[in-house]
Amino acid sequence: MGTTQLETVPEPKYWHLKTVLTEALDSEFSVGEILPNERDLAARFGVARATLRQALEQLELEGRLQRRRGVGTTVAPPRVGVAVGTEHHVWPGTAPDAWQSVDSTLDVPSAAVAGALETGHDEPVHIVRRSRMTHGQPVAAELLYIPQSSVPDLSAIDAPSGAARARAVLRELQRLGLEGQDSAVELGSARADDAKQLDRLPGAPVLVVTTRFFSQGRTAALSVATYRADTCRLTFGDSGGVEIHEDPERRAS
Amino acid sequence: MGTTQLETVPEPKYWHLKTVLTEALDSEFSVGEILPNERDLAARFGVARATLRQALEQLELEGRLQRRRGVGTTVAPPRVGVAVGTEHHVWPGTAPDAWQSVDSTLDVPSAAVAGALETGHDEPVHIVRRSRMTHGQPVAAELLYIPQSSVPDLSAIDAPSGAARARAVLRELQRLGLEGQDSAVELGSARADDAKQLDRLPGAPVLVVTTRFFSQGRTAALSVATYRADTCRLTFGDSGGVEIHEDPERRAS
DNA sequence: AAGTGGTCTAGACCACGCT
DNA sequence: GCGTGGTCTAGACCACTTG
Repeated sequence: MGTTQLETVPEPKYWHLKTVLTEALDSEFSVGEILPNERDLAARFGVARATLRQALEQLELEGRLQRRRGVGTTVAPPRVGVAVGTEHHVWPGTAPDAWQSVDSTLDVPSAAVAGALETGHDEPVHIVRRSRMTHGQPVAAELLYIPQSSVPDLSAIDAPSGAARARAVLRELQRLGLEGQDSAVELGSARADDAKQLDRLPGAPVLVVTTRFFSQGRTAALSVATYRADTCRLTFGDSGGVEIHEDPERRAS
Repeated sequence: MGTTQLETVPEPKYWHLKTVLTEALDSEFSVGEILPNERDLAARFGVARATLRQALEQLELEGRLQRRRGVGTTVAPPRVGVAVGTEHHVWPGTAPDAWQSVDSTLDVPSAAVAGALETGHDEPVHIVRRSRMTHGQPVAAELLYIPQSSVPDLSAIDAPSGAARARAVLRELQRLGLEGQDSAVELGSARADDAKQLDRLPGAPVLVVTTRFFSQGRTAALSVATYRADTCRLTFGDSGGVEIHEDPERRAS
């Protein structure tokens, strides 16, 4: 046993950097404060800028930092909890909720959406675009798909287009009896249009919440909502959700 | 106006690459197939490997690819839907579910967890580690925090340690009346221990599901479960969730 | 115009899984 | 040992915001 190999688990530099930065954020910085720029930080830690950026990227993914091109890197506030599922099901647009109708069109959806709605592949559906705000910041962009059969009484052109038309579609939808709903959450990256609506760059990580609304034994509406993953904590259930910010590597020693 | 500026929105190379690769994956590859290695791919597209990797990274984030060091890059199967919230609330470990108790200790939790449990900051709680499998693959690692007050009748050392002890704690917990529960989902990155349990590298993107279980007006248990974000779609609600894989830019042709 | 983060390059070496 | 993906470097230029 001459080679009593040191139990070296060579931690990647960016990983170690992330830990150091996290501790610094916890102790020496306050929310909204701006960090030194990336070139300075990299020099200070003696690493290449790309390596430093790898650490910053993860911290932004975890909601600890916020980076904006042309401006700088700031310490992010804790994630906001946004309710996406409640005990009692309601149609979209029912409550005076945080959603804001943006637009509405009548168009043929993608094959995937048509499948979920169980409509014909070439059958146009109402597509309502909505936007969700919290604390003055956009947190989600949604596309609501509503088959014409769900809103049969919608007068041909109740409103020509735009937000007024969107509200008209939702108003009609609410006349149906809602029998249930279910949701799914998965990780995605923002498409160009969603990114613009969320004030992020294309490809930014988002939480995609897909919700089916059931009525009369059918899927009467389908919502695909993309939430900013960096700033949002999605809450389901009875009350407001849990306020946990598990500090990594923080254990009882 | 000599400078009739082309309306150039110079799309980043990696973004365009991602689009091209997505289309190739949809049309020319099948699940499980191995892609050419990164150096070849980069050469084929005439970009640096770092740029190619940026595109692959996003595709992996979206669950389209699976990369394994020393092996290669393969086409990932569609994400599996895993139920994380049902209409009727149940204690963990009640159903013959997909969870598998791994271990159990009595330890002082982090300050954040202690706060959520409303226990004293130095008060030890039962910590049960569980693992969730689907189709033979690990999909989630969970830490369950249970204050001693929730399982007062747990005989001092019902089982010394390990999985048997974990099951004993859960058994005792189920004697309580469950009054409600709520959950929150947010994006995180895998800690070293979770990463190992999930067969991923540290820092891999995960969906962190934090669930509070209420009994007798208190939080009787707290679950922090980290799901592989690349392979999982979390479903809430009545039935199994929605099977939507919105193929970007894929329309009925 | 200056300064920021975002993209990209062309290398190098390392850790890991195979055979 | 060899091939894979993972990490890292030291530059360069671009896109964007702000004074």
